[in-house]
Amino acid sequence: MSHMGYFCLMALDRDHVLRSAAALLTRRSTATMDEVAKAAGISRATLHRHFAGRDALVRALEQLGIAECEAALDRARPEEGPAAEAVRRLVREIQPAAGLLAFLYGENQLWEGDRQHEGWQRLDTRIGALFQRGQRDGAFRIDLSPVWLTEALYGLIASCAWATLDGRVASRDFPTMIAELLLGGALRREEP
Amino acid sequence: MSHMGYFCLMALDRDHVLRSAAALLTRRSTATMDEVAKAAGISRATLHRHFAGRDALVRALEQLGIAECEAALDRARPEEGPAAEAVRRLVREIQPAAGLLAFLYGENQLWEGDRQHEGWQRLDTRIGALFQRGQRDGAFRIDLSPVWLTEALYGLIASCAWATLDGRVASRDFPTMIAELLLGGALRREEP
DNA sequence: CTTGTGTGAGACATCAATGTCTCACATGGG
DNA sequence: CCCATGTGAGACATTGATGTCTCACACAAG
Repeated sequence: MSHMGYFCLMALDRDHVLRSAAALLTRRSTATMDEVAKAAGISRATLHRHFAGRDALVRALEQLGIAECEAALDRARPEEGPAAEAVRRLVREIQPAAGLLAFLYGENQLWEGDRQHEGWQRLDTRIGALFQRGQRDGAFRIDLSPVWLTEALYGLIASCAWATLDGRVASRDFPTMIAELLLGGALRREEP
Repeated sequence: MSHMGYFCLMALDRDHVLRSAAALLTRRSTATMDEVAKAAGISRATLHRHFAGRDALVRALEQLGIAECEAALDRARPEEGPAAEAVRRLVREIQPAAGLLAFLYGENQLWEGDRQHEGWQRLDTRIGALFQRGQRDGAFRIDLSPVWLTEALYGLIASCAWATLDGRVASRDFPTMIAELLLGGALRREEP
């Protein structure tokens, strides 16, 4: 195998392993490195050649989660059109990453350290800016802070991802359930 | 020490240990039995005399969380008055248990087993019934299922509990942030 | 004072997950 | 064919948490 081919295959494998691990850890966040390897169809030795250890694997998953969120945010074009529509687009684009997000959300290990990945702050800022824009435009109420709305969005994504895994919520309803609750709430609107 | 006095003190200690453990595990869900014991001001040996092991401790915390939730639900009188007001009362009454709830919510170990504590289903049923009543009364919209609203309530409670621990949300805003978002959503209401 | 009882401290074995290593094997390129 | 490289399987030591045990001590009741 040529030198160039080596790196290409490693990169492909790495991504495949990462996504398999994400899928497994979403369901069982305490899965063993053995199980992760088995789920990816490789041996534990090879898994270790990709990721130095469990911590490195989780960090890589964190990186992947951040990247997918930022990509979803890019695709959602949060600066364009009505803020409410932008939120709906964001929820729709972020759905494929919801499972991974839910896993990372529950991995307290990532947050308890005094030093957390800067990517999360970048995301918080961008999502917070979207809610802030909605408030400036008069579309969103101002008694719920953008920080809390951002936090609530994460929480609802994680909740819905878990509920979907357990079959309590249909996968196709994911975007509607989250966006409609977050935007409109449970109260019925008065007919105009 | 008399026979009767023995049991009384044990019961008191047990409750104190349980609440210390809840407070610690809310912040660091991976805390050691050593740390739990230290946080309660007792030795690891004594901790083991109260709870046979970590699993037993977590189960006891689960029991406590369920009990506190049911007590909060009782105090909230979910059958009385407008459903929206009942939800506000429920959120207010459940706030003291929010940290414990957030810990249990993230303890996937409790959910992955095929056999989970029946208390959760009791709670789901009661809270779901509250949302269902709101729908029947025409106060709540019907395109968000009671199951999802219940799930979302849990998620928002956990999110807000963690955000409060990190100082991103003020503790005094807890009931408002959750209830207002869950009921009214982020969209600004049209002035009547 | 004597006794019973709960506790703290620590030693100890156990156990599971992890990290590291070796070696044989398959495969693809030369 | 021959070689290099990545892989799988497994052995092995290590580590950290856990469960168990013993023993001395404090303390309250008699």
